[in-house]
Amino acid sequence: MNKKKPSVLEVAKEAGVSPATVSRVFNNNLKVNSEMKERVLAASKKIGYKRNFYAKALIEGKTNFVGLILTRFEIRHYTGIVSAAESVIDDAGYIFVVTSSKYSKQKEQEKITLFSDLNFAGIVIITVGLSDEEIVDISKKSAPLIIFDRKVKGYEDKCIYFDYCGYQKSITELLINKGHQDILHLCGPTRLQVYKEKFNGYIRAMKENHLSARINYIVSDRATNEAGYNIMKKALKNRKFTAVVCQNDQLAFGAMSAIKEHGLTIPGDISITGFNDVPEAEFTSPSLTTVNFDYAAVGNFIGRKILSEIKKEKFTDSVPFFKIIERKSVKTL
Amino acid sequence: MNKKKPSVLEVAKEAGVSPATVSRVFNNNLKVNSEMKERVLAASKKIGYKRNFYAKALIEGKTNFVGLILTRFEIRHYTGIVSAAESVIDDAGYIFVVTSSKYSKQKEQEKITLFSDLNFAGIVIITVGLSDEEIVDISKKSAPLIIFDRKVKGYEDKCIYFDYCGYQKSITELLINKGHQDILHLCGPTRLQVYKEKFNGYIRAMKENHLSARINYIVSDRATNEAGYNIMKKALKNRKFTAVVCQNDQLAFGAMSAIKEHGLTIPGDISITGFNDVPEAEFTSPSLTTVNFDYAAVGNFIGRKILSEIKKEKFTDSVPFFKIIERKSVKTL
DNA sequence: TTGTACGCGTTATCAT
DNA sequence: ATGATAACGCGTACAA
Repeated sequence: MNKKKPSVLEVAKEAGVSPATVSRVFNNNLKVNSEMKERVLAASKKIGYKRNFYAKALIEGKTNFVGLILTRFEIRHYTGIVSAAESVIDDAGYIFVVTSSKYSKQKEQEKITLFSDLNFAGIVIITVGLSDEEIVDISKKSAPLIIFDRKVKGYEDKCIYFDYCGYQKSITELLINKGHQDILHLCGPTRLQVYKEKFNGYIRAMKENHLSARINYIVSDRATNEAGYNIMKKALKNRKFTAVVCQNDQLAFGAMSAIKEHGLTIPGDISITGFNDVPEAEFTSPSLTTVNFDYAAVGNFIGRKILSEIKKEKFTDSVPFFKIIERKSVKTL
Repeated sequence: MNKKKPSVLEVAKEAGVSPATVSRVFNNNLKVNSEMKERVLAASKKIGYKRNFYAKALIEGKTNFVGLILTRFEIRHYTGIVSAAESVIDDAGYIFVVTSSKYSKQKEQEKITLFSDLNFAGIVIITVGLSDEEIVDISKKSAPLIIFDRKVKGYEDKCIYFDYCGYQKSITELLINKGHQDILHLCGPTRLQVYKEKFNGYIRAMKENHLSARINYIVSDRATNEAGYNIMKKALKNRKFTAVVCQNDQLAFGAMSAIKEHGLTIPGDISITGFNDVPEAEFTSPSLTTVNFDYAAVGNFIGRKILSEIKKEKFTDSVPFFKIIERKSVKTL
């Protein structure tokens, strides 16, 4: 049994043509007689020929890999996005692969460099470690690079970002319009742009409505269920708020648990809102009023954006809008 | 400005040695004088030389890619596993990349073939579409292949699987021991081995305790929050159970929502259990009694298993154990 | 339109 | 221990 994979030479011999012709056939090169094409295809099939990806990559200096570098695989609301992006990119004939940086600046850098050295056709990254300047700098020598969920100065047109400030402001205003004045804000780590923006949105909503926001926010280092629970536990010791605006659904879930444990009802005693609309948000008790992030639309957008970048086509679509989903966790005072 | 990347030839010229020597240096080949090594390293650094991955892959016929093929990125309890596996594999110097099949048998097949054609060092797949025979067959011509979360006949030693039957039986018995006799079982799609096994566990627990299981289970096509909600909605119309055993936490979340909406309390009127212990399970009201799946340990196990497979080393570790986490969702009758 | 021959950058082989 | 050279499999300029 001969283990060695057949190459163009074997196919050429089998089909009675030159290796160049075989190559042309597989490149959809038009300059090839249809009869010969048939012969080549038949011969390839017969001996089980497959193009060698690496020989091609070596000579062409490019590949059809598209890489996504996440922060962490565990981020609940990213998973649906990744899935949708994969569909678009797969369908376009590219090989889509995902990795993560685990919030390490060094790993972000290493993986961009790695994928670039591997001549990836395109890279999408969710980066929190690299500075704006570093990103601009790296992008100059890297494969086509798209930044997700962040606006980088001097690189805006390659960034996909959302008006988190505006959305967080809107949902805060929803609470204000329903009569709430003392509104607590549960923040994620504000060194990350996403959380910082949301924080700004909350502050603006409060200020514009002449409400005191100064001491009514708590910044946690991680935006998890657990953090929400722990923070709320403390906050309840000296409660002077009727509503809580959380920067994501997980914080809200944790906070809801603490509130109930404290013997308070939602939304009877305390109203609460989330952000992202993860699948669980509809099935908590009460169901959570939150900001819906259309995963499929966003993932699709990412896919089309990186593909247009690869093909150097214009891409002027504007980012999908989010919408507030009103459920049962907010009471009118 | 010269865009072209330097090759071994440039380095060789710069260092005044032969290309072969340069190659040897970068392969940690011992047969090279330390003084020359210094010269080569210095020259490489000076002109910014980097090994070409594809030239190497072409001649060696192998790479250090390790691929993971998921079903879907959205599966909540897999994300932590992926993360842990990535750490192990990254640290071992391999390039770890993740994709998904979206439950398509064809995609499962395509991606295994793709990764094999790309000479991946190893592949891990969570497969639900391919039959046992097909897997055995494919494995013969593929890169080293590990199957996760499934026991494949004739391929057992390359499979990582758990005693889901036993665990589901145990948690059902927990309910029985607390006095429950009418226990509803919410199933995922039983065409998948994981769900089928859990189903068997429930049945065995009931039978061994001489309880009727025959009509007390409902099979859903998807094991989501929504499915749990919808199923429970219907089941409550003609309630004759005091407890519900769910095959995963999402089903339980949805069911809990429906139960509360129906005006019933948990665990007062109905006790409920989940499976997987996703992060939210601790923060529902009441917190959910469930089976804990140690994500970090399992991911680590996967990583070490595929690495041992790649290196053709023996690997006899046994799979991590799960444990039942008793929280507040079960009442003693 | 088709074939010939060379080059991509590396490692392996065989001398030295 | 080091160097010269072939070989990996493909794409393409150039010749036919």
